[in-house]
Formats: sequence, C-alpha cells, structure tokens
Amino acid sequence: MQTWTITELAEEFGVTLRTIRFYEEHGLLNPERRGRQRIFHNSDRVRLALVLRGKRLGFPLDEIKRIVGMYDAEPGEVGQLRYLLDQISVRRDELEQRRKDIEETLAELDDLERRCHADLARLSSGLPDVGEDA
Amino acid sequence: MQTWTITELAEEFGVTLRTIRFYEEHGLLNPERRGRQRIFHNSDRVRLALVLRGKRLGFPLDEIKRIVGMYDAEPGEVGQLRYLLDQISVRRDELEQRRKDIEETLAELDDLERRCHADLARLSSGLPDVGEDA
DNA sequence: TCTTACGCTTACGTTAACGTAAGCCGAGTA
DNA sequence: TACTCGGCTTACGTTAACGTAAGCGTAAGA
Repeated sequence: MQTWTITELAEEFGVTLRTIRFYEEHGLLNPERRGRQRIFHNSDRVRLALVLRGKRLGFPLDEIKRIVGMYDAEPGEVGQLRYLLDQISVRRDELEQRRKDIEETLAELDDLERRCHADLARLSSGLPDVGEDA
Repeated sequence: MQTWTITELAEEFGVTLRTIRFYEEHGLLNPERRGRQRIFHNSDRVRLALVLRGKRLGFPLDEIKRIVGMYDAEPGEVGQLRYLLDQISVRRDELEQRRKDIEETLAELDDLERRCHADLARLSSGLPDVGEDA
C-alpha cells in the first residue's frame, strides 16, 4: 500500500500545493492525516486525476465535486439509486452537448485550414488572384 | 439585411444585456453604432453564437477571442498564414484532448449506470446479497 | 407635456479558483 | 544546539466574468 506526500502528488500532476490543499478544503479530496500531515493513498490519486480531468473539461469545481461524488456513493437504498441514475443521465446529456460542440468546432477548423493552404498556394504560385483551382 | 437590437439578441441566445455589452467591451463583438445605440447584423449573431459555443466548451473568454479572431482574419501574407495554421493545430490538439476526456467520462458513466441497475435489481428481487447474476 | 420604454455609460459588488506571503512546528543533520 | 527542510495554518490579494444599481438620453404614445 504505497502512499504519497503532498509535494509528490503535486509534482506528478503538475499542480501546486495550494491547489491540492484548496481541493481538500472544498471536499474534493479527503486524505488521511498523520498528525497534521496529509498522507495520500492511491484512492486519493485517482480522485485527483478525476478532478483534473473535470477541470480540463471546463467544469466548475462544485459540479466536479458532485460528479466525483457519484463514483463513490454507497449502493444505498432505492431512492438514492434512482436519484443517481437521474444524475447520470443529466451529466451524460451535458457531455454529449459538449462533444457536439467540439465536433462542430473541429470541422470548422478543418475548413479554415483548407482555405489557408489554398491561400498559401495562391500566394506562392504567382498570385492568380481569386481563381477557383490552378 | 435584417438587424437586431441588443435585447432581441439577448433573448434569442438567453444571455443578459450586460453580457453582450461585456463581450463588446472586450473585443469579442463589434456591432455597428447608430448614435449611441448598438445595431447587430447577422455577422454579429454568428460571432455571438461562436462565443457561446466556446463558453459551453469551457474556454476562457480571451482564448475564445483568439479562436473567433482566427475565423475572420484577412488572408494576409505568408507569415500570417503560417501562424494561423500553427494556431489551428494547437486548437485542434486541445479539442482532441477534450474529446478523449469526454469519452472516458462517458464510458465511466455507462459503467456506473450498469452497476446502479444491478443494485436496483438486487434490491427489488429479494436481496440475494452479492451474487454475480440472477 | 408627461410618462414609459428601451438603450446607454460609469462604477462598485461578487464569486470562483487559486496565488502569495507570514509565521509556526517537528524531524533530521552538521 | 543551530539550521534547514518539508509541511502546516491563517489570511489577505488577484483575475475573470459578469451582476447590480444609479443616473442620463431620446423617441413614441397618452
């Protein structure tokens, strides 16, 4: 059962100590304490990875907290399970909207790139003004 | 050539007047002025749509500004074109990273959902503890 | 002419997500 | 024992992206 110090974790994930402490303060992480010192287990590393992925996706921290919280919810009773299923579908809708946005943007970038190449070709081949092909 | 007032645009896109003015103040929009009043043309609507899509993707406004700026850059000279192509590939990398993150998250949500359904089935069928199937 | 509606500017307030000191503690070491 | 190193807490500072209020301008209707 390996453990990590706060600096080790910070270096591994490329964040500052402040960030990790901040995440703990806001309930996103919950490391063990040996006296005052924080001890991070593998489960904490996984959580941090999840949080940072959420950040890359541009989610605010409180939403990330709810999402990550879903992963380690105890099986609980039927009402809880139904609620959780509901939350899952909400998140899924969000993510699928984002995927659509991303694909649209990527398509436009492709388009833009093509035009750039066309312009470059035009410029370097004697400037035939605005003709369609060569 | 239809035009829009600021309130019309705000209602259509579900944002406040303040937001639109803020975007103008920061160079994301650039509507015509008739006296003091803003007049929005279709190109402005398109820009606003692009900005809001960027927001949904979680990009900060200054990055959105650069991205949107790429779309209406004048063909310019070779150096500019090369720079633009470079920027395009940077953005594409970012977006593809995000897409990966999204797909990972979606996969985990699927997983979680399956477990929820399993738990529900177990609970409602006489509680056979932790058996694999029925 | 008075009011109402819509738009404008200026400016201070607010929240999120940390950054950045300042100062304290305990373990190892020269 | 005196340092230094790594970690800790407390707390004020900062930036982004607006919210919110105050007060003004002007055109259209009562």
